[in-house]
Amino acid sequence: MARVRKTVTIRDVAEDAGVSLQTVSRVVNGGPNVRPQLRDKVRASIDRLGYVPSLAAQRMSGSRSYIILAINDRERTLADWRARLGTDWVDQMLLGGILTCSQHGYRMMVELVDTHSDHVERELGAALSALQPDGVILTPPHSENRLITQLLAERNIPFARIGSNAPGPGIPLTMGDESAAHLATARLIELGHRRIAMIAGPPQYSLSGWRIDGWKRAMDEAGLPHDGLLEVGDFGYASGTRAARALLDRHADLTAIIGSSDQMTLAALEVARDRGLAVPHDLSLISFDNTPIVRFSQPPLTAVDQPIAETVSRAVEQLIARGPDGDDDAVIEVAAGLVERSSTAPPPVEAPAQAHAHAPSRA
Amino acid sequence: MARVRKTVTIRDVAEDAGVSLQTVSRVVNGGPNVRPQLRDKVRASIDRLGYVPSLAAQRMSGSRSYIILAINDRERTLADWRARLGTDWVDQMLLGGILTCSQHGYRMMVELVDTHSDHVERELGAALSALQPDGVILTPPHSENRLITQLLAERNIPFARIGSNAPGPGIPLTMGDESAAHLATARLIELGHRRIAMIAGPPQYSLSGWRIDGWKRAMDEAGLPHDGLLEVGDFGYASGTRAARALLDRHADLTAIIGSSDQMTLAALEVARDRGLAVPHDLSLISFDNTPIVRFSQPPLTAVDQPIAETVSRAVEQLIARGPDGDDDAVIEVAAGLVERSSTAPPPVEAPAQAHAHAPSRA
DNA sequence: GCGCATCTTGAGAGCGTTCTCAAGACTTGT
DNA sequence: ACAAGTCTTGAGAACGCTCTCAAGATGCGC
Repeated sequence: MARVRKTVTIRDVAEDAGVSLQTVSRVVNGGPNVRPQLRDKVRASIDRLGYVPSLAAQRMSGSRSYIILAINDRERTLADWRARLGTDWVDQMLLGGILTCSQHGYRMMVELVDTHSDHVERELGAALSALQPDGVILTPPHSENRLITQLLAERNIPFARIGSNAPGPGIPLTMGDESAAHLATARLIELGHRRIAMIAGPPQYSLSGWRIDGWKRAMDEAGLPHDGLLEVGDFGYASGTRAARALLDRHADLTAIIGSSDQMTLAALEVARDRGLAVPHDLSLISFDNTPIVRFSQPPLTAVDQPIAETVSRAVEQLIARGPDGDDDAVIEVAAGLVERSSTAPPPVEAPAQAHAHAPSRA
Repeated sequence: MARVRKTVTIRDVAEDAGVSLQTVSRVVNGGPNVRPQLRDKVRASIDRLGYVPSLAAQRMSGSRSYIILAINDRERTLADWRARLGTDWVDQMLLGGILTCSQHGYRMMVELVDTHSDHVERELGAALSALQPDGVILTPPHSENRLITQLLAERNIPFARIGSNAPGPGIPLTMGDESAAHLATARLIELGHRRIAMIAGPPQYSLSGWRIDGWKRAMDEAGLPHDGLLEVGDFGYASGTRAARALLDRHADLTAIIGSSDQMTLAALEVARDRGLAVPHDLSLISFDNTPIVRFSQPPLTAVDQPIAETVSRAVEQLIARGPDGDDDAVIEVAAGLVERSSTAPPPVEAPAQAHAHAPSRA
């Protein structure tokens, strides 16, 4: 029944157009030296037959595979996914990447790799051998994993490091974490807040430090102290609960918290609710990431929007444009923006006065 | 500087183990007739050299490409993604698929295809030619797109249709929409609700009809009327707002709404809030999909959990297991579950009494 | 108008794997 | 112990494409 339709190959096109395989190949790849007349004829044959080159054959013969491989942290991704929290990094990478890849005739694949596994090399190595991608995009925390970057450098595969500005092989891209944190803090200060705490991410992530830096800088610039206003979490919900509790226990005069992830900030929101603190009336909250889950919370969270998709898109372009290795020095920075929703407002009226004139009175 | 490490090929392994290429190939693919002793020797060489077969070469030679292609609706996916609502279908497909694929040595790729485009054939055809996948997974509404299913059948590529139970080529898989809707409705009836409305999805999706069927069946079984209690949306937020308003305008005695998507139900939640209706005290809400965004709304939504990941996983297994074509008759049904959160409760005390004894009095 | 450089086209090899087919080693039955 | 099978191994072609290199066609300077 089901007639097996033979695949259209370059040979079919060559015959149809009455030229050699090589000429068709040149036309397909935009080769430089083909007479316009012949080019058009070949193009017509290609269209008529619906010829599309086989990715596998292209890879076999030429040097390119037309595949960009995106690497994500398996542990975090699967945890978020199983908990039905969404896997925003994967979303953003995949979709940001797919669109840019397809513009250049490339394809994107996603690979999940364990950070803590001793098999990183084997696991990633297998993917590289099987796929032989033309470029690899690393996300935190892999971006700064020596084993991984070395492996890629050794195999001479161009790669991008997102969320890393360290020198070394690979194209470094960052998302303006320092200035984003500074922006968020400055905005709160502008609203009148003086006691602004931060729940930071784990120190293995460079961006955790950058965000702390930005927050401190804004506080310093405004002449505000930040001692004791820092708690560290692991980006997850539970750690956010712990951190928010510790912060609110310690500082009754706190009027704002910046959380270094949506989950942690959402946890802070719940802690506030439990303690009868209205957000944003009594406590302002700013989150990092701006994943889907902060849009429908009550109130919706003001958040720093991580331009992951755009960053990945830039990474793809760099990987495709640069050959085996270009000048790997300049850090590419894509700016993050602040999306204001309803979790931020001026602090309660007595609060600023308190901080200046009186002793704190709230228990 | 960067020494280009030559890729380990099957030839290197053959030399190392002192056997022919063919023998290595047999060992790699679990071929049947190799002496255990030789097999071990070859395995040792493979491990030592870290050999992994090239996907491209495998495809070139053999009949398989070890690629499963998942097709999603571009329009909806990109709209949800740009609106930062999350792309749960892609998430679930990708991750559910990746895990199952990797267990069988396969890889999954995602392709976005326009439903309404006249170029469906060209677009999909190009992807098929380039990738030559061993199997394709179709999601609604593509699952029931004739052009697409015909194209796949013609090319003799095994494919799965998720959310379709129609006869014809391709493996049909459904997620128990009828029984899920019945379950949700029955649960509300059990809580004491008698006026239960439904906001359905667009009729192009078969599953929209199935969900209506389940709702009606439950209502019928309880002897409850359902006339005028149905509104149709397009799964999007705005359509949910419209539908919820219409429903609430029309029926002052309504105590529960089932929304056929998270976005529409979230919209209903907002409409209720605007009208001073407390959820779940005055109005109970049950959603379909259970994507991340319904977990942190206030209150969190009770939702029918669509087992997309599991369904995709089953689809992958079927595609890999069955050869070119198996018996395409039996519909595979993966059951959906109801996740109870805080948007469901018994109706207000006077409401059931009203419905029976008095005329509705609420404006 | 002739020799040289450049542009245009094609022929053939090679990429890494699996397929088909054939040859040798080993069983088994009588 | 010998024929007839089965098991094990290998040799060579093939997959669809791009690479390298060579040959023919065309343009340029004097």
